[in-house]
Parts: sequence; structure tokens; C-alpha cells
Amino acid sequence: MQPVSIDFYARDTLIVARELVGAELRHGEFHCRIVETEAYTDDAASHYVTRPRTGAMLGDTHGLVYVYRIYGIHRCLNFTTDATGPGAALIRAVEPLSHLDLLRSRRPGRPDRELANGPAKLFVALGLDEDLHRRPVPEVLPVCLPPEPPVVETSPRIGISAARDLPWRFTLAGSAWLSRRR
DNA sequence: TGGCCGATATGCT
DNA sequence: GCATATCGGCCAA
Repeated sequence: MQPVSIDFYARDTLIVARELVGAELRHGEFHCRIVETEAYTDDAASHYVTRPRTGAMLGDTHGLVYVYRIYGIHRCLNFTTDATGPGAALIRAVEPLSHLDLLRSRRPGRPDRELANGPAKLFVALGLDEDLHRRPVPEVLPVCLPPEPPVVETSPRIGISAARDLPWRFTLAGSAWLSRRR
């Protein structure tokens, strides 16, 4: 199957975040399925608002990797979206599809279900690096859409204090690989 | 320059 | 369920 081009990310953030759920993501030889995403635009919880300097790239780019640090040590993976305004899709959880042994070695002592069921967890499990920041997504993390659109559920975003009412979290229905509930 | 806060993960009760 | 490590980003002063 052909990976999506950068134009995929040029569209509305909510559409992109939803369509990423169920898609296959590749990092080098490693394959996984995206099972959980969140959308951020110009809402009160978006880094476009809360981190106006580092989050500025949400406003003027699409299809680029946006890596941010949180709580000192953790790093999380986003793709910038929307050619016409600020937006990003946060990748919150993935289902491993290959190299399970490698993931176990990167997060020793964890049950398989907890290898990549959180934004900072998957960053470690996939062996991602901060160097990916600002790189074109199709170049470093090619994404392939599933043959049939999956059933996607909607819920409020996790771990934020502002704009908690917006149902901008998208999850793959029935997946056993999702992150914590709130 | 100081202080506050956070799109988290983990371990303990 | 709750505490807390840990430090970059931001802004007030």
C-alpha cells in the first residue's frame, strides 16, 4: 500500500486526527498501528496558545513532526496539520505489529499492552529521537491508511486542564492497546 | 532571574 | 486513588 503524501496533513485537523486512527505507521523496520490520537488547533489547551514560541510551527506548517518535552524527561510525538490554520495531531497510543522483542527490550518489565499505550511510552518504545523534530512526516514516519475505514470512537482529551469539554480524542473501537482513561 | 506549570509515567497505599 | 520526579518554556519583575 502507498504511504500518504504531505497533502494528507494539509486538511482540517479533526479529519486528519480521526483518519490517522487505524493507520499503519513505520519507523525504519518497525511497524505499528495507530490506535489513539488527539487533535489540537487554536483551543486553550493547544501548544499554539500555551507555548506561543515553540508551538508557533502548528500555525505555519503541516506534515511536519512536532516533538515536545513535558515534565522534564518525557517526549511526545505530534504531526502538524492544516495548511490554513494552526493544528497538530498527537499520537497517543500504538499497537505493535512487528519486533515485539525489541519493544520489550526498550521498556523492560512491562506487559505487552503497556509497551506503547501512552504518548511518552510509544516515543521510547519506537526508539524515536528528538532529531525528528521539524522533519517531514512522510520522510521519517510513513503512514498507510487501512483498506476500509475503521470504527473510531470520540471522547474528551486526556491530561489537560483547559478546554476539557472538547471531544477531540479519537480511539480505535475495541482496541486493547489504548492509553489510560481519565 | 525566579518561580510556576505542564498534551506524563511510575510506584506506593 | 494519590504523590512525585524532573526540567523546558514562559512570563512577570
